[in-house]
Amino acid sequence: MPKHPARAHVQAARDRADAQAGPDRTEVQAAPAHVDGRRRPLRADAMRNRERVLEVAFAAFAAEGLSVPVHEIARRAGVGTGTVSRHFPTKEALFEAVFVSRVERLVAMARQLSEVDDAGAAFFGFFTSLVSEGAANRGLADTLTGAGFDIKTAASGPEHDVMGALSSLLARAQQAGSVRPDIDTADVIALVTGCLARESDPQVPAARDRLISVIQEGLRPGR
Amino acid sequence: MPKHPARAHVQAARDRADAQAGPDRTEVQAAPAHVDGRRRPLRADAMRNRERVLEVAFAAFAAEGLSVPVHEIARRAGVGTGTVSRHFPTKEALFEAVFVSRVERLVAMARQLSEVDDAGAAFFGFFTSLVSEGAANRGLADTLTGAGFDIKTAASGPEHDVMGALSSLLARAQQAGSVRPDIDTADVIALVTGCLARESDPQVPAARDRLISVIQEGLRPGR
DNA sequence: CTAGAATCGGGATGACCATCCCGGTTATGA
DNA sequence: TCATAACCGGGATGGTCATCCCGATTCTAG
Repeated sequence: MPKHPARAHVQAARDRADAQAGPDRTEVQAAPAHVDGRRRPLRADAMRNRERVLEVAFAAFAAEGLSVPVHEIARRAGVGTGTVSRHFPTKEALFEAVFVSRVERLVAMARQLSEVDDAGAAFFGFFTSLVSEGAANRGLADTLTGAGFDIKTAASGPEHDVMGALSSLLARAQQAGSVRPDIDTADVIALVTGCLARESDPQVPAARDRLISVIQEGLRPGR
Repeated sequence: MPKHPARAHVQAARDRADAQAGPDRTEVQAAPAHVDGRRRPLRADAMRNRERVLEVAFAAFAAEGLSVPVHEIARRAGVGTGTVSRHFPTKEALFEAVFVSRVERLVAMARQLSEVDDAGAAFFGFFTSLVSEGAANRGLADTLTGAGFDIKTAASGPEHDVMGALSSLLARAQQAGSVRPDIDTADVIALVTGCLARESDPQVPAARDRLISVIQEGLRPGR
Protein backbone atom coordinates (compact mmCIF):
# COMPACT_ATOMS: atom_id res chain seq x y z
CA MET A 1 0.00 0.00 0.00
CA PRO A 2 1.35 3.45 -0.87
CA LYS A 3 1.66 4.94 2.58
CA HIS A 4 1.72 8.68 2.80
CA PRO A 5 5.36 9.63 3.33
CA ALA A 6 4.64 11.65 6.45
CA ARG A 7 2.20 9.14 7.80
CA ALA A 8 4.64 7.10 9.83
CA HIS A 9 5.77 10.12 11.81
CA VAL A 10 2.28 11.35 12.34
CA GLN A 11 1.06 8.02 13.53
CA ALA A 12 3.94 7.58 15.93
CA ALA A 13 3.24 10.97 17.41
CA ARG A 14 -0.39 10.09 17.80
CA ASP A 15 0.40 6.92 19.63
CA ARG A 16 2.60 8.77 22.05
CA ALA A 17 -0.02 11.43 22.69
CA ASP A 18 -2.72 8.84 23.21
CA ALA A 19 -0.51 6.98 25.62
CA GLN A 20 -0.01 9.86 27.99
CA ALA A 21 -3.48 11.20 27.33
CA GLY A 22 -3.19 13.29 30.46
CA PRO A 23 -5.66 16.05 31.20
CA ASP A 24 -2.99 18.54 30.28
CA ARG A 25 -2.88 17.76 26.60
CA THR A 26 -2.79 20.92 24.56
CA GLU A 27 -6.33 21.83 23.72
CA VAL A 28 -7.05 22.36 20.08
CA GLN A 29 -9.54 25.15 19.89
CA ALA A 30 -10.61 27.50 17.16
CA ALA A 31 -10.76 31.10 18.26
CA PRO A 32 -11.88 31.44 21.91
CA ALA A 33 -9.49 33.28 24.16
CA HIS A 34 -9.49 31.54 27.51
CA VAL A 35 -10.69 28.01 26.88
CA ASP A 36 -13.04 26.99 29.66
CA GLY A 37 -11.55 27.94 33.00
CA ARG A 38 -10.30 24.60 34.18
CA ARG A 39 -7.01 25.56 32.65
CA ARG A 40 -4.85 28.55 33.08
CA PRO A 41 -5.74 30.93 30.26
CA LEU A 42 -2.55 30.80 28.14
CA ARG A 43 -0.11 33.57 28.49
CA ALA A 44 -0.81 36.58 26.35
CA ASP A 45 2.19 36.15 24.05
CA ALA A 46 1.48 32.45 23.63
CA MET A 47 -2.04 33.33 22.66
CA ARG A 48 -0.83 35.83 20.10
CA ASN A 49 1.57 33.34 18.58
CA ARG A 50 -1.05 30.66 18.45
CA GLU A 51 -3.37 32.95 16.59
CA ARG A 52 -0.68 33.99 14.17
CA VAL A 53 0.25 30.41 13.44
CA LEU A 54 -3.35 29.51 12.79
CA GLU A 55 -3.78 32.34 10.32
CA VAL A 56 -0.59 31.60 8.47
CA ALA A 57 -1.24 27.88 8.44
CA PHE A 58 -4.69 28.37 7.05
CA ALA A 59 -3.42 30.52 4.24
CA ALA A 60 -0.57 28.16 3.50
CA PHE A 61 -2.63 24.99 3.51
CA ALA A 62 -5.35 26.60 1.46
CA ALA A 63 -2.98 27.91 -1.16
CA GLU A 64 -0.44 25.13 -1.37
CA GLY A 65 -1.98 22.03 0.13
CA LEU A 66 -0.84 19.77 2.90
CA SER A 67 2.65 19.43 1.53
CA VAL A 68 3.71 22.76 3.00
CA PRO A 69 6.42 21.97 5.56
CA VAL A 70 5.69 22.89 9.14
CA HIS A 71 9.01 24.71 9.20
CA GLU A 72 7.78 26.94 6.46
CA ILE A 73 4.62 27.80 8.33
CA ALA A 74 6.66 28.62 11.41
CA ARG A 75 8.95 30.78 9.36
CA ARG A 76 6.13 32.72 7.79
CA ALA A 77 4.50 33.20 11.15
CA GLY A 78 7.75 34.53 12.50
CA VAL A 79 8.08 31.90 15.23
CA GLY A 80 10.26 28.87 15.81
CA THR A 81 9.21 25.40 14.85
CA GLY A 82 9.08 24.52 18.51
CA THR A 83 6.35 27.06 19.07
CA VAL A 84 4.22 25.52 16.38
CA SER A 85 4.63 21.98 17.55
CA ARG A 86 3.97 22.89 21.17
CA HIS A 87 0.61 24.37 20.30
CA PHE A 88 -0.15 21.66 17.79
CA PRO A 89 1.67 18.43 18.61
CA THR A 90 1.51 17.10 15.09
CA LYS A 91 0.98 18.44 11.64
CA GLU A 92 -2.32 16.69 11.57
CA ALA A 93 -3.45 18.48 14.71
CA LEU A 94 -2.58 21.77 13.10
CA PHE A 95 -4.49 20.91 9.99
CA GLU A 96 -7.43 19.87 12.07
CA ALA A 97 -7.42 23.07 14.09
CA VAL A 98 -7.18 25.14 10.97
CA PHE A 99 -10.04 23.53 9.16
CA VAL A 100 -12.52 22.92 11.93
CA SER A 101 -14.26 26.18 11.23
CA ARG A 102 -14.52 25.42 7.53
CA VAL A 103 -15.91 22.02 8.17
CA GLU A 104 -18.39 23.38 10.64
CA ARG A 105 -19.53 25.88 8.09
CA LEU A 106 -20.08 23.12 5.56
CA VAL A 107 -22.02 21.01 8.01
CA ALA A 108 -24.14 23.98 9.01
CA MET A 109 -24.91 24.64 5.38
CA ALA A 110 -25.88 21.03 4.92
CA ARG A 111 -28.24 21.20 7.84
CA GLN A 112 -29.82 24.29 6.42
CA LEU A 113 -30.19 22.70 3.03
CA SER A 114 -31.80 19.65 4.53
CA GLU A 115 -34.82 21.80 5.30
CA VAL A 116 -35.24 23.05 1.78
CA ASP A 117 -38.24 21.62 0.01
CA ASP A 118 -36.53 20.60 -3.19
CA ALA A 119 -34.38 17.66 -2.12
CA GLY A 120 -32.59 17.51 -5.44
CA ALA A 121 -31.65 21.17 -5.40
CA ALA A 122 -30.48 20.80 -1.81
CA PHE A 123 -28.19 17.93 -2.69
CA PHE A 124 -26.73 19.58 -5.74
CA GLY A 125 -26.29 22.79 -3.84
CA PHE A 126 -24.21 20.99 -1.29
CA PHE A 127 -22.29 19.21 -4.00
CA THR A 128 -21.38 22.55 -5.49
CA SER A 129 -20.38 23.89 -2.09
CA LEU A 130 -18.08 20.97 -1.56
CA VAL A 131 -16.41 21.59 -4.88
CA SER A 132 -16.06 25.31 -4.24
CA GLU A 133 -14.60 24.72 -0.84
CA GLY A 134 -12.16 22.22 -2.31
CA ALA A 135 -11.20 24.65 -5.03
CA ALA A 136 -10.55 27.38 -2.49
CA ASN A 137 -8.60 25.15 -0.10
CA ARG A 138 -6.05 22.92 -1.57
CA GLY A 139 -5.60 21.35 1.82
CA LEU A 140 -9.21 20.35 2.02
CA ALA A 141 -9.04 19.07 -1.52
CA ASP A 142 -6.05 16.93 -0.62
CA THR A 143 -8.02 15.49 2.23
CA LEU A 144 -11.01 14.74 0.06
CA THR A 145 -8.90 13.09 -2.57
CA GLY A 146 -7.26 10.92 0.05
CA ALA A 147 -3.87 12.55 -0.48
CA GLY A 148 -3.95 14.03 2.99
CA PHE A 149 -4.77 12.68 6.38
CA ASP A 150 -7.79 10.64 7.15
CA ILE A 151 -11.10 12.27 6.48
CA LYS A 152 -12.61 11.02 9.69
CA THR A 153 -9.65 12.00 11.82
CA ALA A 154 -10.54 15.64 11.42
CA ALA A 155 -14.19 14.93 12.09
CA SER A 156 -14.81 13.62 15.55
CA GLY A 157 -17.98 15.36 16.66
CA PRO A 158 -21.38 15.46 15.00
CA GLU A 159 -20.61 19.08 14.23
CA HIS A 160 -17.83 17.95 11.95
CA ASP A 161 -19.32 15.00 10.21
CA VAL A 162 -19.37 16.15 6.62
CA MET A 163 -19.80 12.64 5.38
CA GLY A 164 -22.85 12.11 7.52
CA ALA A 165 -24.38 15.34 6.33
CA LEU A 166 -23.69 14.51 2.73
CA SER A 167 -25.11 11.08 3.23
CA SER A 168 -28.41 12.47 4.52
CA LEU A 169 -28.78 14.93 1.70
CA LEU A 170 -28.03 12.21 -0.81
CA ALA A 171 -30.55 9.82 0.68
CA ARG A 172 -33.24 12.45 0.67
CA ALA A 173 -32.53 13.41 -2.92
CA GLN A 174 -32.68 9.78 -3.92
CA GLN A 175 -35.96 9.27 -2.09
CA ALA A 176 -37.33 12.26 -3.94
CA GLY A 177 -36.25 10.71 -7.21
CA SER A 178 -33.79 13.46 -8.06
CA VAL A 179 -30.70 11.29 -7.97
CA ARG A 180 -30.04 7.78 -9.21
CA PRO A 181 -30.70 5.35 -6.38
CA ASP A 182 -27.61 3.23 -6.94
CA ILE A 183 -25.17 5.99 -6.02
CA ASP A 184 -23.53 5.99 -2.62
CA THR A 185 -21.70 8.62 -0.60
CA ALA A 186 -18.26 7.47 -1.67
CA ASP A 187 -19.33 7.78 -5.30
CA VAL A 188 -20.27 11.36 -4.68
CA ILE A 189 -16.92 12.12 -3.10
CA ALA A 190 -15.21 10.54 -6.08
CA LEU A 191 -17.18 12.79 -8.40
CA VAL A 192 -16.29 15.82 -6.31
CA THR A 193 -12.63 14.98 -6.64
CA GLY A 194 -13.16 14.69 -10.36
CA CYS A 195 -14.42 18.26 -10.39
CA LEU A 196 -11.34 19.31 -8.46
CA ALA A 197 -8.91 17.60 -10.80
CA ARG A 198 -8.54 20.65 -13.00
CA GLU A 199 -7.67 23.02 -10.20
CA SER A 200 -4.05 23.16 -11.23
CA ASP A 201 -2.16 25.84 -13.03
CA PRO A 202 -4.41 27.67 -15.41
CA GLN A 203 -7.11 28.10 -12.80
CA VAL A 204 -10.19 28.05 -14.94
CA PRO A 205 -13.32 28.35 -12.82
CA ALA A 206 -15.34 27.90 -15.98
CA ALA A 207 -14.03 24.36 -16.27
CA ARG A 208 -15.20 23.71 -12.75
CA ASP A 209 -18.73 24.75 -13.58
CA ARG A 210 -18.66 22.68 -16.73
CA LEU A 211 -17.64 19.60 -14.82
CA ILE A 212 -20.25 20.17 -12.17
CA SER A 213 -22.95 20.44 -14.76
CA VAL A 214 -21.83 17.25 -16.47
CA ILE A 215 -22.03 15.36 -13.23
CA GLN A 216 -25.27 16.95 -12.17
CA GLU A 217 -26.75 15.83 -15.44
CA GLY A 218 -25.31 12.37 -15.08
CA LEU A 219 -26.63 11.86 -11.60
CA ARG A 220 -30.22 12.32 -12.70
CA PRO A 221 -32.12 9.06 -12.74
CA GLY A 222 -32.62 7.70 -16.27
CA ARG A 223 -36.25 8.16 -17.26
CA MET B 1 1.17 23.78 -5.45
CA PRO B 2 1.63 20.47 -3.66
CA LYS B 3 4.81 19.32 -5.28
CA HIS B 4 5.40 15.64 -5.33
CA PRO B 5 7.83 14.90 -2.54
CA ALA B 6 10.25 13.18 -4.84
CA ARG B 7 10.00 15.84 -7.46
CA ALA B 8 12.95 17.90 -6.41
CA HIS B 9 15.31 14.98 -6.65
CA VAL B 10 13.96 13.86 -9.95
CA GLN B 11 14.20 17.30 -11.41
CA ALA B 12 17.74 17.77 -10.20
CA ALA B 13 18.72 14.49 -11.77
CA ARG B 14 17.12 15.51 -15.00
CA ASP B 15 19.05 18.74 -15.10
CA ARG B 16 22.28 16.90 -14.60
CA ALA B 17 21.48 14.37 -17.28
CA ASP B 18 20.49 17.07 -19.72
CA ALA B 19 23.67 18.95 -19.00
CA GLN B 20 26.02 16.16 -19.96
CA ALA B 21 23.69 14.86 -22.63
CA GLY B 22 26.53 12.86 -24.07
CA PRO B 23 25.90 10.27 -26.78
CA ASP B 24 26.46 7.58 -24.20
CA ARG B 25 23.37 8.26 -22.18
CA THR B 26 21.68 5.01 -21.31
CA GLU B 27 19.10 4.27 -23.90
CA VAL B 28 15.64 3.63 -22.64
CA GLN B 29 14.19 0.95 -24.80
CA ALA B 30 11.31 -1.42 -24.41
CA ALA B 31 12.22 -4.97 -25.32
CA PRO B 32 14.78 -5.10 -28.19
CA ALA B 33 17.97 -6.93 -27.39
CA HIS B 34 20.75 -5.15 -29.21
CA VAL B 35 19.53 -1.60 -29.67
CA ASP B 36 20.63 -0.42 -33.11
CA GLY B 37 24.20 -1.50 -33.66
CA ARG B 38 25.98 1.76 -33.02
CA ARG B 39 26.31 0.50 -29.47
CA ARG B 40 27.80 -2.63 -28.10
CA PRO B 41 24.95 -5.07 -27.50
CA LEU B 42 24.81 -5.16 -23.70
CA ARG B 43 26.38 -8.03 -21.93
CA ALA B 44 24.18 -11.04 -21.46
CA ASP B 45 23.87 -10.75 -17.70
CA ALA B 46 23.16 -7.05 -17.93
CA MET B 47 20.43 -7.83 -20.39
CA ARG B 48 18.90 -10.37 -18.04
CA ASN B 49 18.98 -7.98 -15.13
CA ARG B 50 17.47 -5.21 -17.15
CA GLU B 51 14.61 -7.44 -18.14
CA ARG B 52 14.06 -8.59 -14.59
CA VAL B 53 14.01 -5.05 -13.29
CA LEU B 54 11.49 -4.05 -15.90
CA GLU B 55 9.15 -6.86 -14.97
CA VAL B 56 9.39 -6.26 -11.27
CA ALA B 57 9.05 -2.50 -11.68
CA PHE B 58 5.99 -2.91 -13.80
CA ALA B 59 4.31 -5.10 -11.24
CA ALA B 60 5.30 -2.85 -8.37
CA PHE B 61 4.21 0.39 -10.01
CA ALA B 62 0.98 -1.13 -11.18
CA ALA B 63 0.10 -2.54 -7.79
CA GLU B 64 1.35 0.17 -5.49
CA GLY B 65 1.79 3.31 -7.51
CA LEU B 66 4.75 5.56 -8.02
CA SER B 67 5.54 5.76 -4.34
CA VAL B 68 7.32 2.41 -4.38
CA PRO B 69 10.95 3.12 -3.51
CA VAL B 70 13.53 2.27 -6.13
CA HIS B 71 15.39 0.32 -3.46
CA GLU B 72 12.38 -1.87 -3.03
CA ILE B 73 12.20 -2.60 -6.73
CA ALA B 74 15.88 -3.48 -6.76
CA ARG B 75 15.42 -5.74 -3.77
CA ARG B 76 12.52 -7.59 -5.32
CA ALA B 77 14.41 -8.00 -8.56
CA GLY B 78 17.34 -9.43 -6.64
CA VAL B 79 19.80 -6.79 -7.80
CA GLY B 80 21.54 -3.83 -6.22
CA THR B 81 20.19 -0.33 -6.44
CA GLY B 82 23.18 0.57 -8.55
CA THR B 83 22.10 -1.85 -11.22
CA VAL B 84 18.71 -0.26 -11.44
CA SER B 85 19.96 3.28 -11.65
CA ARG B 86 22.58 2.39 -14.22
CA HIS B 87 19.98 1.02 -16.57
CA PHE B 88 17.52 3.75 -15.75
CA PRO B 89 19.23 6.91 -14.58
CA THR B 90 16.22 8.23 -12.76
CA LYS B 91 13.04 6.88 -11.33
CA GLU B 92 11.18 8.73 -14.00
CA ALA B 93 13.16 6.99 -16.72
CA LEU B 94 12.26 3.66 -15.19
CA PHE B 95 8.62 4.57 -15.04
CA GLU B 96 8.73 5.72 -18.61
CA ALA B 97 10.38 2.53 -19.82
CA VAL B 98 7.88 0.43 -17.95
CA PHE B 99 4.80 2.12 -19.27
CA VAL B 100 5.73 2.81 -22.86
CA SER B 101 4.14 -0.43 -23.99
CA ARG B 102 0.93 0.30 -22.12
CA VAL B 103 0.70 3.72 -23.56
CA GLU B 104 1.35 2.41 -27.02
CA ARG B 105 -1.42 -0.08 -26.57
CA LEU B 106 -3.81 2.68 -25.59
CA VAL B 107 -2.86 4.82 -28.53
CA ALA B 108 -3.24 1.89 -30.88
CA MET B 109 -6.67 1.23 -29.48
CA ALA B 110 -7.58 4.85 -29.97
CA ARG B 111 -6.48 4.73 -33.58
CA GLN B 112 -8.57 1.65 -34.14
CA LEU B 113 -11.58 3.23 -32.50
CA SER B 114 -11.22 6.31 -34.62
CA GLU B 115 -12.30 4.20 -37.58
CA VAL B 116 -15.46 2.96 -35.95
CA ASP B 117 -18.61 4.44 -37.43
CA ASP B 118 -20.29 5.42 -34.20
CA ALA B 119 -18.16 8.32 -32.99
CA GLY B 120 -19.91 8.44 -29.63
CA ALA B 121 -19.36 4.78 -28.93
CA ALA B 122 -15.75 5.12 -29.99
CA PHE B 123 -15.16 7.96 -27.57
CA PHE B 124 -16.89 6.30 -24.67
CA GLY B 125 -15.10 3.08 -25.39
CA PHE B 126 -11.80 4.85 -25.10
CA PHE B 127 -12.95 6.59 -21.96
CA THR B 128 -13.69 3.24 -20.41
CA SER B 129 -10.35 1.89 -21.52
CA LEU B 130 -8.58 4.76 -19.88
CA VAL B 131 -10.39 4.12 -16.63
CA SER B 132 -9.70 0.41 -16.77
CA GLU B 133 -6.06 0.98 -17.47
CA GLY B 134 -5.88 3.42 -14.59
CA ALA B 135 -7.62 0.97 -12.30
CA ALA B 136 -5.19 -1.77 -13.23
CA ASN B 137 -2.11 0.41 -12.93
CA ARG B 138 -1.85 2.57 -9.94
CA GLY B 139 1.23 4.13 -11.45
CA LEU B 140 -0.63 5.22 -14.53
CA ALA B 141 -3.46 6.49 -12.37
CA ASP B 142 -0.99 8.56 -10.35
CA THR B 143 0.28 10.04 -13.55
CA LEU B 144 -3.18 10.87 -14.82
CA THR B 145 -4.18 12.48 -11.56
CA GLY B 146 -1.06 14.59 -11.61
CA ALA B 147 0.35 12.89 -8.52
CA GLY B 148 3.17 11.40 -10.53
CA PHE B 149 5.54 12.78 -13.09
CA ASP B 150 4.53 14.90 -15.98
CA ILE B 151 2.10 13.35 -18.40
CA LYS B 152 3.95 14.64 -21.43
CA THR B 153 7.35 13.54 -20.17
CA ALA B 154 6.45 9.94 -20.82
CA ALA B 155 5.00 10.77 -24.19
CA SER B 156 7.53 12.08 -26.63
CA GLY B 157 6.65 10.40 -29.92
CA PRO B 158 3.37 10.37 -31.82
CA GLU B 159 3.12 6.74 -30.81
CA HIS B 160 2.80 7.82 -27.20
CA ASP B 161 0.54 10.78 -27.43
CA VAL B 162 -2.49 9.63 -25.49
CA MET B 163 -3.72 13.14 -25.10
CA GLY B 164 -3.67 13.71 -28.82
CA ALA B 165 -5.53 10.50 -29.46
CA LEU B 166 -8.12 11.32 -26.87
CA SER B 167 -8.48 14.77 -28.28
CA SER B 168 -9.27 13.43 -31.75
CA LEU B 169 -11.85 10.96 -30.49
CA LEU B 170 -13.47 13.67 -28.42
CA ALA B 171 -13.64 16.10 -31.32
CA ARG B 172 -15.19 13.51 -33.58
CA ALA B 173 -17.77 12.55 -30.97
CA GLN B 174 -18.65 16.19 -30.50
CA GLN B 175 -18.97 16.75 -34.24
CA ALA B 176 -21.31 13.79 -34.34
CA GLY B 177 -23.39 15.30 -31.58
CA SER B 178 -22.71 12.52 -29.11
CA VAL B 179 -20.88 14.66 -26.58
CA ARG B 180 -21.50 18.15 -25.31
CA PRO B 181 -19.51 20.58 -27.43
CA ASP B 182 -18.21 22.67 -24.52
CA ILE B 183 -16.10 19.86 -23.06
CA ASP B 184 -12.36 19.82 -23.64
CA THR B 185 -9.68 17.16 -23.29
CA ALA B 186 -8.62 18.26 -19.84
CA ASP B 187 -12.22 17.98 -18.68
CA VAL B 188 -12.27 14.40 -19.83
CA ILE B 189 -9.08 13.60 -17.97
CA ALA B 190 -10.56 15.16 -14.86
CA LEU B 191 -13.61 12.95 -15.19
CA VAL B 192 -11.42 9.90 -15.67
CA THR B 193 -9.61 10.69 -12.45
CA GLY B 194 -12.99 10.98 -10.79
CA CYS B 195 -13.77 7.44 -11.83
CA LEU B 196 -10.45 6.36 -10.39
CA ALA B 197 -10.96 8.04 -7.04
CA ARG B 198 -12.60 5.02 -5.51
CA GLU B 199 -9.84 2.60 -6.42
CA SER B 200 -8.62 2.39 -2.85
CA ASP B 201 -8.98 -0.36 -0.32
CA PRO B 202 -12.33 -2.07 -0.78
CA GLN B 203 -11.73 -2.47 -4.50
CA VAL B 204 -15.24 -2.35 -5.83
CA PRO B 205 -15.27 -2.60 -9.60
CA ALA B 206 -19.01 -2.12 -9.46
CA ALA B 207 -18.45 1.40 -8.21
CA ARG B 208 -16.22 2.03 -11.18
CA ASP B 209 -18.92 1.04 -13.61
CA ARG B 210 -21.44 3.14 -11.76
CA LEU B 211 -19.24 6.20 -11.98
CA ILE B 212 -18.54 5.63 -15.64
CA SER B 213 -22.20 5.41 -16.40
CA VAL B 214 -22.94 8.60 -14.50
CA ILE B 215 -20.35 10.47 -16.47
CA GLN B 216 -21.32 8.92 -19.75
CA GLU B 217 -24.86 10.09 -19.13
CA GLY B 218 -23.69 13.53 -18.10
CA LEU B 219 -21.57 14.04 -21.18
CA ARG B 220 -24.53 13.63 -23.51
CA PRO B 221 -25.60 16.92 -25.02
CA GLY B 222 -28.74 18.34 -23.43
CA ARG B 223 -31.66 18.02 -25.81
C1' DC C 1 42.77 -19.50 -20.69
C1' DT C 2 43.34 -14.81 -19.56
C1' DA C 3 43.34 -9.76 -19.59
C1' DG C 4 40.50 -6.12 -19.20
C1' DA C 5 36.39 -3.87 -19.76
C1' DA C 6 31.58 -4.00 -18.52
C1' DT C 7 28.74 -4.79 -14.82
C1' DC C 8 27.41 -5.65 -10.11
C1' DG C 9 26.15 -4.62 -5.23
C1' DG C 10 25.14 -1.92 -1.75
C1' DG C 11 27.08 1.65 1.11
C1' DA C 12 27.76 6.75 0.96
C1' DT C 13 25.85 11.17 0.13
C1' DG C 14 22.79 14.77 0.24
C1' DA C 15 17.92 16.45 0.64
C1' DC C 16 13.66 16.82 2.84
C1' DC C 17 10.79 16.73 6.76
C1' DA C 18 8.25 15.96 11.24
C1' DT C 19 9.01 15.81 15.91
C1' DC C 20 11.68 16.35 20.22
C1' DC C 21 14.59 18.79 23.30
C1' DC C 22 16.78 22.34 26.06
C1' DG C 23 19.26 26.64 27.28
C1' DG C 24 17.68 31.20 27.34
C1' DT C 25 13.86 34.66 27.74
C1' DT C 26 9.65 36.82 29.33
C1' DA C 27 5.13 37.54 31.17
C1' DT C 28 2.80 37.38 35.49
C1' DG C 29 1.10 37.88 40.01
C1' DA C 30 2.34 38.29 44.72
C1' DT D 1 10.25 44.50 42.13
C1' DC D 2 11.34 39.72 41.64
C1' DA D 3 10.95 34.73 41.57
C1' DT D 4 9.41 31.42 38.60
C1' DA D 5 6.53 28.86 35.69
C1' DA D 6 5.43 29.20 31.04
C1' DC D 7 7.07 30.00 26.75
C1' DC D 8 10.33 30.80 22.93
C1' DG D 9 13.65 29.65 19.10
C1' DG D 10 15.92 26.78 16.39
C1' DG D 11 19.21 23.04 16.50
C1' DA D 12 19.33 17.97 17.12
C1' DT D 13 17.43 13.56 16.00
C1' DG D 14 15.73 10.00 13.33
C1' DG D 15 13.40 8.42 9.31
C1' DT D 16 12.54 8.20 4.14
C1' DC D 17 14.33 8.31 -0.33
C1' DA D 18 16.76 9.13 -4.95
C1' DT D 19 21.09 9.22 -6.88
C1' DC D 20 26.15 8.59 -7.07
C1' DC D 21 30.34 6.10 -6.44
C1' DC D 22 33.82 2.52 -6.24
C1' DG D 23 35.99 -1.82 -4.99
C1' DA D 24 34.82 -6.50 -6.21
C1' DT D 25 33.12 -9.63 -9.59
C1' DT D 26 31.99 -11.70 -13.96
C1' DC D 27 31.50 -11.96 -18.80
C1' DT D 28 33.74 -12.26 -23.26
C1' DA D 29 36.90 -11.34 -27.02
C1' DG D 30 41.06 -12.91 -28.58
